[in-house]
Amino acid sequence: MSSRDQVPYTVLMARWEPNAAERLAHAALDLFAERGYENTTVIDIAQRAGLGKSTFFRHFQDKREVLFGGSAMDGLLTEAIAAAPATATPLEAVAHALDAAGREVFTPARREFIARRQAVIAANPELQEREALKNLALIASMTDALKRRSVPDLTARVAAELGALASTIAFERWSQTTTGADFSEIARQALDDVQASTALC
Amino acid sequence: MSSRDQVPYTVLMARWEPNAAERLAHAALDLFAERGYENTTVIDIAQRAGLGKSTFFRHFQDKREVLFGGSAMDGLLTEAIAAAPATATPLEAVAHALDAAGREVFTPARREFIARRQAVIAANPELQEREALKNLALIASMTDALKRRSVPDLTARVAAELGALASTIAFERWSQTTTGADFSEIARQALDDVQASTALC
DNA sequence: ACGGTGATGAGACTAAGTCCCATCACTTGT
DNA sequence: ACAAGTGATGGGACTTAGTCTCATCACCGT
Repeated sequence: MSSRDQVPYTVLMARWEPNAAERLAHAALDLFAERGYENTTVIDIAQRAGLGKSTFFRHFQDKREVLFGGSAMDGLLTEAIAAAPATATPLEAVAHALDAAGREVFTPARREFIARRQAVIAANPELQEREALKNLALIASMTDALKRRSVPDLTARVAAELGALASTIAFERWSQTTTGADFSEIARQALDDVQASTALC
Repeated sequence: MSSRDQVPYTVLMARWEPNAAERLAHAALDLFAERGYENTTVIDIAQRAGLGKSTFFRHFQDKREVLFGGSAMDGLLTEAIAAAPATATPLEAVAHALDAAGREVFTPARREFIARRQAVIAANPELQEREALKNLALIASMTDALKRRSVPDLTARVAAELGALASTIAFERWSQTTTGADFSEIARQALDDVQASTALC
């Protein structure tokens, strides 16, 4: 047994292990669910992940971001819209994007985790603000992606907005199902529902 | 001249004057425009208004809220939707609400002030988050107001969302005009444009 | 064994936001 | 006129978010 085995931090078995960001995100979600977002300190999160406060802020811009860092939804949606067949209408391209989201992000395996995350967000206005802004950014990205398909500005904006609404509705339905229902199918249905509703306005 | 004329704070001519909240809001907008939101301290704002930090937080929940406190848009929109003729379609009721906003809030006299405020918001993500959440709340309120008119849930939601989009677009157009164009008219046009675009999706 | 690189920790620092308590101006009742 | 009450305010102590700098540690190649 060399003397290195007794170096303090190595014994803790946390520093220097990989996936610091992921560990921090999990610790944060656990703590937020246990005691609430406001009763959880950044230092609490870092300690549970076996890290220090400095490291937390090296991985995340701020305390809210720890719940939003992972997804990379943006590129996924814009690429799916770009990859939609040239003959597709704007809303069909958006449907293509929601399909991709169902395949890559809103998978059955992640459903419970994502629902837990959403419950935490729903309980805290600060987190809802961050989510609202992220959603605006997604809509802007989808709008741009549609414009690159030569969709007129206003039409692109409306299609992106309706897509976002359909996505929100689909998410609500999906996160409540106990059956392992497929997000993509639910989203397609939601988009159809939304489109039908526009006619009744 | 009595000794009271020499009491320190009274000489400053700011404490105890009315409209503390309004004074704070104006001081804040001025400072944000001058040096930027992040380079302005709550203490700076309070000092320019001739008040203390405690008083600032007595009037506003937090630093962001000082830019969003006044409007009371919520009641205005919901009441206008409720007051729309019973024969009006959902989108017509929403148009009624945008009309009210043009009459009571987005008046020609306030155009410059509001545009200045919007420029400050556009320059800062923190403020955009707050604005995004306020917008979500407005959409929720309009949705509820429409439901109270016996509009089906989903239709209400879509109509509110389209109304919010039209409002955003109208606001963009209105705040750029140099002519004293009427917000209500611009909003009606924007709503027509949006509605026409839904058909092209 | 040596030095370089990248991730980390510790601590000082600023500002947001909360809380408590004393102070002040104004009002009311006597 | 005066005393007590009321409501708005100021000040300062306190906690936490977030920034920044510097030293330390593990790992990798030489």
